[in-house]
Amino acid sequence: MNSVLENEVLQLHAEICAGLADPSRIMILYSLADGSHNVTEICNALGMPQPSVSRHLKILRERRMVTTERQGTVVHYSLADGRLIEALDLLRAVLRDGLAKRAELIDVIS
Amino acid sequence: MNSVLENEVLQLHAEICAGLADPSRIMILYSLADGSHNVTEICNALGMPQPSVSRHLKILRERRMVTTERQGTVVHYSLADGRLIEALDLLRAVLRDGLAKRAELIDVIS
DNA sequence: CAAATATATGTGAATATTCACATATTGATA
DNA sequence: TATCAATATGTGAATATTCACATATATTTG
Repeated sequence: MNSVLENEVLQLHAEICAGLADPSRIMILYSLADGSHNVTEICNALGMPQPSVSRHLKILRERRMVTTERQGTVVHYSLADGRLIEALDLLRAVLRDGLAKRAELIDVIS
Repeated sequence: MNSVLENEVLQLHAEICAGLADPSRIMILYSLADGSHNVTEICNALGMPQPSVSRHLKILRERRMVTTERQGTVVHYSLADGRLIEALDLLRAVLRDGLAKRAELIDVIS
């Protein structure tokens, strides 16, 4: 049913999705939604230890979900593609509506 | 910077994303994009062993990304929300464009 | 070159995920 | 009830992920 090539794309696709599969990384991506920030800024914004942020950034970098630009000792990170946030917002909407629907059900029952 | 509530939503959000973080589950979701299918149909379509499919379906069910309807011994699975496919397609587009951009760079270099 | 700042990585422990195999459960039917 | 087809789950091995801590690297400046 599926060609080898399609499977490869799906594999990469899953790799992107795996990049999204951690709350810290989602926070980092959203923190870059309004423009580029360096590592220290991200740490401060999210209250996360620097090595932890660097490691998550590495994962996002490897998946080409963020890009970097060095200026002296500072490394500025940016979103590689705004559609990453679009996709996350879609999933947020799915989640929100799902929760709302469940809340309604609870209302009806009780 | 973030309220406890917002963090909870992000946590759940990450849980949805974790539901997407496996090639088999992405394949299953796409196989449901054109309407509901039962477990055996999914197994045949994807060439995956039944226990494996059932387990992935359980993960998708727990995250409310699919819904079920039982008819006799057969359980029909459906996408809980079409926007899951929209989000996946967005990520596919990001991936495709990223690969294309890299291919261009290679062309320029060589 | 030495010191300071910003960022990245080595490493091991803890935890989570996936898979295969066997088996259990569910519902229809004889 | 016995049986069958469809689906779900128990279990352990293999693998992957995350985190904290220490440390390394890179760049600027004195």
